[in-house]
This record gives sequence, structure tokens and C-alpha cells, in this order.
Amino acid sequence: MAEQETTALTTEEKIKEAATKIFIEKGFSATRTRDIAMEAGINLALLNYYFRSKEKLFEVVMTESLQLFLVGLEEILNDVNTVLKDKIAGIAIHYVDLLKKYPDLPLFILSEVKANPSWLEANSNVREMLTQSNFYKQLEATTQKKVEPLHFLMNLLGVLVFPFVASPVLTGTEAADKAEFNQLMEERKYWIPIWMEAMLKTLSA
Amino acid sequence: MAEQETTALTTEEKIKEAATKIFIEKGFSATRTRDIAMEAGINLALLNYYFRSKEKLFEVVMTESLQLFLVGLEEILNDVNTVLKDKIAGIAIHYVDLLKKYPDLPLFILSEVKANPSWLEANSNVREMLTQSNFYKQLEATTQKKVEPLHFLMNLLGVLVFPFVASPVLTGTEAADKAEFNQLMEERKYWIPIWMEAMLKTLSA
DNA sequence: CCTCAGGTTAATCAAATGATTAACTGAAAT
DNA sequence: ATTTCAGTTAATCATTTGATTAACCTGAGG
Repeated sequence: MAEQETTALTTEEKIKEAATKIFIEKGFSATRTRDIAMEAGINLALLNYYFRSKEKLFEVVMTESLQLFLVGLEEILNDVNTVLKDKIAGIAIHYVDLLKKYPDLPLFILSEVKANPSWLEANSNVREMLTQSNFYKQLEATTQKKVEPLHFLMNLLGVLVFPFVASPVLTGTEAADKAEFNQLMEERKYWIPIWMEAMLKTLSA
Repeated sequence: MAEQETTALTTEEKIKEAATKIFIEKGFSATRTRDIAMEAGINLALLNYYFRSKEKLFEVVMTESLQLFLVGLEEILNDVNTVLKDKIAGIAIHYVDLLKKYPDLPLFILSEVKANPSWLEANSNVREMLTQSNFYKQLEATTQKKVEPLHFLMNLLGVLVFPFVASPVLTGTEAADKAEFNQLMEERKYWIPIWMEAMLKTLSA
């Protein structure tokens, strides 16, 4: 997650990279510290030497994963120079690009936050960041008390994130399927703002 | 998942109920057979007596979970007497009711299918069932080759299922939050068909 | 050269965990 | 009354797994 120049990762970094990969792929409970050590090409004891415990190492990975998922979002949400549709477009582009790169990130975060909800309170309160944002105020202005703006936030996250969460169910396992899937996701950068606007327009009818 | 009349569950049923509860709540890797035995109020050895192994027991739970998630869907999708919007309304009502009852079901299925994709091929091929359905043909007719109909399938599932998957992140942990959340989900039975239609209309513009 | 501290390793520990064993119970069958 | 057998239990096993230990490099500083 925090790449070095090209090669030559420090041992501590190699462990963190390996842990990030495997934790995100399999979740906390299903990963063995030995798997991480093997992936990192280091002796198992080194993992504990650098990170004290599996939990501590996971904490590092989880914190960085949450940051990775949330970084860049706040500025889009609170840009006073963009209207609602522009923000939606910005979010769509940002997240399609991010999730094409890290498709397992959402399911990982959702699973681990469910298993241990304190992750959210500890690292950054997503709920407040969303509901206090300029984006949310614009949403409230648009919906004009006719419908909970939260509905549209769920809709946006649903159309944006859910395909990645559900891709193991919706797409095949072959490489061609993956390419086709990414193509679809790319198309969604264009369509999601249009769809969201159409949904919001159902209020003025 | 398969309730007896009122009380008096057979030992085998008690184990299966307990296993279903805990597996769905925590996933395969994070659940201990001892937890299941304790939840069922039985001796640990009985679990292996009746189900041979943790894996075999999980297989039973997973198969029933997939059935629970898919039962009733096929008839809605292939009802020749309903137009697209009616089917969407039927799906929305069906899944809001189901997921209010079993809110952890989607994240469980998505996680375990990702960990072991063969579950889908083994039990019932969801992808074929969807893409071969009358619903999908109606979707194709409506989109008229302008956009992949798969987009709208993802949109529907996204707005319908994602809120439940993300509820640990989006809602608080208190009981009041849960009631409020369920109220929102209830409202979505009404709105989702309207929103989906609005999204589909973006093609004719 | 010697030292010494950080880095690394093989070996091992202790607890957790899935599974099995052997004995016991009670009720139905003979 | 005895046998039999599914159901149940406490105890134990064997493996996995997170963590520690003690030894051993290695290279910078004296």
C-alpha cells in the first residue's frame, strides 16, 4: 500500500505489504501469520519482532485500508465550487479507479467493521464526515424534505460499490471475465451521475 | 432456518440452527465448533456425531442459506404476466422483507462465495438463472442494446442489497438505529421501482 | 581486532481447536 | 430380563497456530 521507489523494500515494509495483501484477500480470521511470513519471504519470528502480534499488524493494515478508502473523498464532498452532479461524477471516477485497483477493499472493510465496529469510531467517523459534508447539504437541498437524503447516499454507494462486492457472484473466475467486468465499471463512470440525477428528479414529478 | 412447530427441536436440528446463526454471524473461519456446541446446548462430540466435520456442517448451512436467498426469486423473474416494473416491485418487496429478517445473509454469502467460488456452481448457477430469465429479456428489450442490461441488474441489486451489507458502517449500533434503519428499508419498497424506472428512462432521452 | 546492537533464524512452547475414543444411559426389541 | 443400539458425555488426542526463546550472523563504531 505504501510503495517504495522500485525495489528494495525494508523487511518491515515487506511484512506490511504481505500482510495487507493476505488480510484483504482472506480477512483476519482466515489468515495465518505463517502465510504472511511466507508471502513476505521472511521468518515467522520476524513478524512478531516487528509488529508484536497478529492483532497489532492487522491494526496497521486496517487503519491504512480505511485511509485508502476514504482519502480524497472529503475534498470532493466539501468542494464549494461544484454542484451536486459534479460531486457525484467526481466520486464515481474516484471510486471506480480506486476499486479497479483494489477490488477486494470494500468487502474486506465491510466484513471487518461488522466483526469489530469499533474500527470506525477509532479511525475516523465516516458517518459524521458524510452527514456534515457540503455534499450532504446539497443533497438535502435537492430532496427538500420529501425523502431522507440518506436514501440517495445509499443509492450512490450501492450502484458504485456493490458491483465490486458482488463480483465473485456476478462474474466468472476467468481473466476474460475480469477484463469485461472492468470495462463495465469504466462505463459506469459516465452513467452513474446520469442515473443519480434521474433518481433525484423523481422528487420533482 | 427450518423451524419446528414451536419448541422441541431434535438434537440435530438444534445443532443446525446454532450453526446457522453463528456461521452467518461470523463466517466460517471465525466460528469455533465449540461456539456452535455451546449455542446449541449440546456436547461438542455430538456435533461431529451428527455432521462428521465442521466443513460438512458448514456445507449444510451454506446450501440452505443460498436456497433461502434464492427461493421465490425465480418465479418473480419468470412471471410472464408482469411487466418489468412489476417485477422490480416484487423483487424489492421480497428482498426487503427477507433481509429485514436475515440482515447478515448477503454479507455472509458474498464473503463465503468469494472465499470459495465453487459454492455457486455446486448449488445453483445464479448467473444463468438471472441472464436466462424473462426479467432479463424484458430488461434487454427496454435497454435496446444501448447499454448492457447487466448495468441495471447491478443497479437493482446495489440499491436493494447494499444498504444491508453496509449497515454496520452506515448505521449506529443502538436499537433505535436499527429500528430507524428498518423504517428506511420499508420506504425503499416503494421507491426502488420508481428509481429503477427513472434510471431506465435515461436511455430514451 | 573487538564489541555490541539490530536483524535473522531454527527450534520450541503453550494455547486453541477440530476430532476421536471409550464408557455410560435409557428405551425399544427380543 | 436381557440384548441392542442410537444418543450422549467426559476425557483425550493430534494438529494448527500465535508467540517466544536462545543462538548466531553481520556490519558499524571504537
